Amino acid sequence: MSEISKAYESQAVEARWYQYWLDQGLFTANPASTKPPYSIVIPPPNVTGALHLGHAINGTIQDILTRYHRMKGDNTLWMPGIDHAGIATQAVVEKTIFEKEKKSRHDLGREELVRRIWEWKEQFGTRILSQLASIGNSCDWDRTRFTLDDVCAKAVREAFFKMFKDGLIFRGKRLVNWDAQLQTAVADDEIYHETVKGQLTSIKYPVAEARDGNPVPSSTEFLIVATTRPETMLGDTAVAVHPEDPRYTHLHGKFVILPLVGRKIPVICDGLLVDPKFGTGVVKVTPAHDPNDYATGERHGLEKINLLTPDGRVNENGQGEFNGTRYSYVGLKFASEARKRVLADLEGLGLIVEAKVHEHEVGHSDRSKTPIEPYMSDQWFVRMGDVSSTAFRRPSDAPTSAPVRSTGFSLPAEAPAPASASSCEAAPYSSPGRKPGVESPAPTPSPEGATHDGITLANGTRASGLAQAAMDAVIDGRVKITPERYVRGYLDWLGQKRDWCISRQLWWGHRIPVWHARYEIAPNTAKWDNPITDIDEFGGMRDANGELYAVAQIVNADTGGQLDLCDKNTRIAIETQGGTFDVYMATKNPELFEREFGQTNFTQDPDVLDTWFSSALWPISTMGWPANGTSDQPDDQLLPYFYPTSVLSTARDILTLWVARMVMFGLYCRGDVPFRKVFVHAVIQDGEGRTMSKSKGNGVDPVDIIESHGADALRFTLAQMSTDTQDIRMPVVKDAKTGKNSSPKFDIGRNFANKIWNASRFILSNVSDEVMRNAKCEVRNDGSDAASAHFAFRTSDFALPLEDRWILSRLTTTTRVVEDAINGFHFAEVANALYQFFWSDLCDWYLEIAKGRIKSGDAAVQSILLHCLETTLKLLHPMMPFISEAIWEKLRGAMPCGAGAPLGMLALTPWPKADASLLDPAAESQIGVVQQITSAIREIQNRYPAAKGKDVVIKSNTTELQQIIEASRSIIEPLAAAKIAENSPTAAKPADSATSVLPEAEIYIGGAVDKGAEVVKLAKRKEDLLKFIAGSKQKLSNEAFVGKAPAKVVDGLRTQLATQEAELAAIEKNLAELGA
RNA sequence: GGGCGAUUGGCGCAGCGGUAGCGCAGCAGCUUUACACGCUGUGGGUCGGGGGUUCGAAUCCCUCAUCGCCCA
Repeated sequence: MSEISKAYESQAVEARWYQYWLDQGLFTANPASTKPPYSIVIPPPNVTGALHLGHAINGTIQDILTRYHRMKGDNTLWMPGIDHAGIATQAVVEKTIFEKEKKSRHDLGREELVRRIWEWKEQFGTRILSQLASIGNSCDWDRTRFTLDDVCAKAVREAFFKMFKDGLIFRGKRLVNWDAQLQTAVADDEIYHETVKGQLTSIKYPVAEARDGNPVPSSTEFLIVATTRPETMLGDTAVAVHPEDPRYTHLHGKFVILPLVGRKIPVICDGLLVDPKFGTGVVKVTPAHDPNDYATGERHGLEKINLLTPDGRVNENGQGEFNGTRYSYVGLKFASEARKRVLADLEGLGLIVEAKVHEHEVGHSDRSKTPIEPYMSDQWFVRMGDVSSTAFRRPSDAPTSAPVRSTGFSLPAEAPAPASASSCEAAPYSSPGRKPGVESPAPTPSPEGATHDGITLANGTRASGLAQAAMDAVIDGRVKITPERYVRGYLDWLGQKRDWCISRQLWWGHRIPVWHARYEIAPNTAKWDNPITDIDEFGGMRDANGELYAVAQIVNADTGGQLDLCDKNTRIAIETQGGTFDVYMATKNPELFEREFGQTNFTQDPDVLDTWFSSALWPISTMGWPANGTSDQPDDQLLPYFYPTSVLSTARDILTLWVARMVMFGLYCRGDVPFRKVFVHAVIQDGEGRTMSKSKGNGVDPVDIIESHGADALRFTLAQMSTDTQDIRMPVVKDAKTGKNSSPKFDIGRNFANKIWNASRFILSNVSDEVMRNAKCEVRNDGSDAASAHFAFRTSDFALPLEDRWILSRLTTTTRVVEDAINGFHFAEVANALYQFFWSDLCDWYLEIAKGRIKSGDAAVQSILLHCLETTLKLLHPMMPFISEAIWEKLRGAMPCGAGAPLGMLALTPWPKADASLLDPAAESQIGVVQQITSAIREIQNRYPAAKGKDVVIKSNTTELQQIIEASRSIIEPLAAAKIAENSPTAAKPADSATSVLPEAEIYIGGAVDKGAEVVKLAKRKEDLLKFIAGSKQKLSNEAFVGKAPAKVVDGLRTQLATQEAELAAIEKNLAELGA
């Protein structure tokens, strides 16, 4: 075995073995298998940039699980892929283009920008995938998916259509987070908060007085409001006071006149918005520009006046007349120019009471780094909340089913005007506060008389709504989240059932599959140029196979607030009564739709879907949904075989945004949860507890670590850091040579790999051909060629000496611990158990003990070594696949294996079973004595160089101990490099002895002592013992303790006290002999 | 503002009711032919502060502080 290099060289090993695994098709899943399935879908990394340690730790975890289960005999699928990450990627590419070419996206145009982003995707996607591979991940690369792939796009359209048809997608005017720079709505998670030093301005709003029948500003009475955003006052539609605030009771039901604008706005009472103890107790209410105010507006039916243009300027609503003067802010930049002018004008009117410096949190867009504006705009939403029976009628999917009696279409003209002051809001149908009179009549009762409350999941079961369905799956344990503490956040978030804004004003992503047209219909129009003209009884259009492929929702543009699925009766009603209508057609077959209606005035919605929409479908779309396992195509077999997946491993920050949505979509689209378990791994921070980020420059690139330390070192270190806490810290240092960030933590993994390499080298070079030949081979019965080595050792072959029984016992325990820890997601425990066993037990003790027998060619010890190595390599493989496979190759090369069945690669070899018959507590305790005595002798030798090589005298206090030491004399003597001259309870202390006092023995080495040092050492131990003894005595004299503590504890303490007292006596005797 | 988590030797972590463990770093000594990415030995903490429960608390409860994350 001399050809094995002295140090482990990771790079050559990694390149070679990864290619080998690929060539052997190791990672390829087989959905036709009869073996148990085990599947994981990767959380697809963003195509935005390079991989970071978060990907590395998550990859390590998923690969440990996948490789472990592969060895357990499961048929594993680890589905890889990448995410198009809509806004993130578009922003990065736009920025790059602007820096290089000084061109905006509008200069390039939609088509060209998208082309450029695809170029970016090709470049970075390839890089990310190769980085994932370099970690050693055993993904099924042939199935690699990208969230914009055709299969994913098909799933997106299908899911969108299904939800649209079921009334779970609607259009609404809502407050969204608006990025005025990128001119798009952004999600909550794309916002970061920054403390900004601003100004809190107190403004006087005059109370309205009626004079000559007209409201005019009072010159004496004012309400004072404080705001950090004075410019938003232009959109105020109320001021609020606390209902129980005595200062303002007299103003209940009164009005104030809004300065600059002149609008008469009500004084409302709201106990939720107003804290009477804060400031003046009066709050301005701007429903269109603040989320809290929006909610207040909803409660009170206030008008919502939007002041913003999409590019962040004041629109035509930002003007008015006050005290006979006209004020206009139209066209000014909202938060800067308009604010200045508003303040100046108010100052001019003497309406500013005070202005003081005020620090507050301002949301910023993570993509453009500019402040977010709450903005009222038309967006598409997914309805998360419970669905009531009055929502609207659902068209039937089954063309042959009995017709549902139509309930007709409520024309706005028939409906009384909304009671509230709300004007411009298109309320989503069936919102809890839906105005009376505009609802569809109650639906037709089902045959059983039940209502149509709720939604139907794909397996036919009912749920009250999407969010509730996803909550139930966790509550009843169909999805188990580990660590359990994360369940609460998941449920709390879903419990809010906030509608999900899914439209993004971007160009990169899945285009929303909705076509829109506006129609002005004169009453009694017979025929109009519109698809819904063709709508059938059931509210949709069908293709040649009779399958529903397009459905309409209609908004009455004259009144707003009207939205309904369209069917034949709706159409007839529209044609009869006339009006202005916005028709929205959703289709799952855009080609057919274009063919049928391309000549009409329909245009596709320009927006794209939120990235999370396609991410939510990831577990099913990658497995071919909506294909259903009905064709003979391999990819179509994935869903029935591998779904639900076994585990999803992820970081906690996307538990809600992504995990919850996958559960919803999995249930709704496929009828089952997407995964049985969710493991939330810890997040790596730097040494100061800060999250790693590019901007902070504190990140560590996993690829750098792989190059410098090896992939196995990276994996081992990350696994060892994966404790149950939510954050783990990794001190970051700059590598002196490369200038790149690294961490000393990775040395642990690198050193361990080197240790494994060298110990294996030693073992392999010392096992004889004969022992190798005795190794058995097992061929797996699944037909694969993965024959497995099996150690030659058989208990009956040899009478095993103590150390052999001991190491086998330790190995058995380790096997158990590793298996349990993997199943419980305790990866740090896996790493530590293997580290402890391999380095300490096997290398430091067993190999050293066994060296004599090894050199003498003892067959038993060679068998044991072989067995330990073979088993350990298997246990190590999921965590450190490269080095274990590389050593395995040497091992199997050396083992001819009888009949010549070829030995397979380690990655497919059966996982070892813990053999309980090998557990040997007696051997463990005896080796414990050996270790204690050996260390004590070495300690003396280290303290007194003169003691080296000199004989040892052991005074053992019990005959039992004496016998154990005597039995293991041949072990201790070589380990300590000293001869035990005497071992007995009556051994006399040699002259000038250096002494080590153990609880049950004294060890002497004569003629070596430094009296001064000896006294110091013994005195220190004496001091400790006195403390312990005093403590023990006190406890034992405490009646409450003796009476209440378990007998086991009390007896234990008594025994301990006796031992301590004996040791103390021995120490005092020795001190006396030293003249101290 | 609400929720979650962390606070144990210089650093990174384990322990989670019966008198503190591991790894790294430090120190001392080793060219002992598997490994200096090594071997042997060793010093170092009373477990963030305060209060409580208990015979007994790092471990349970309350509270304060600091740090971090998530949600508003």
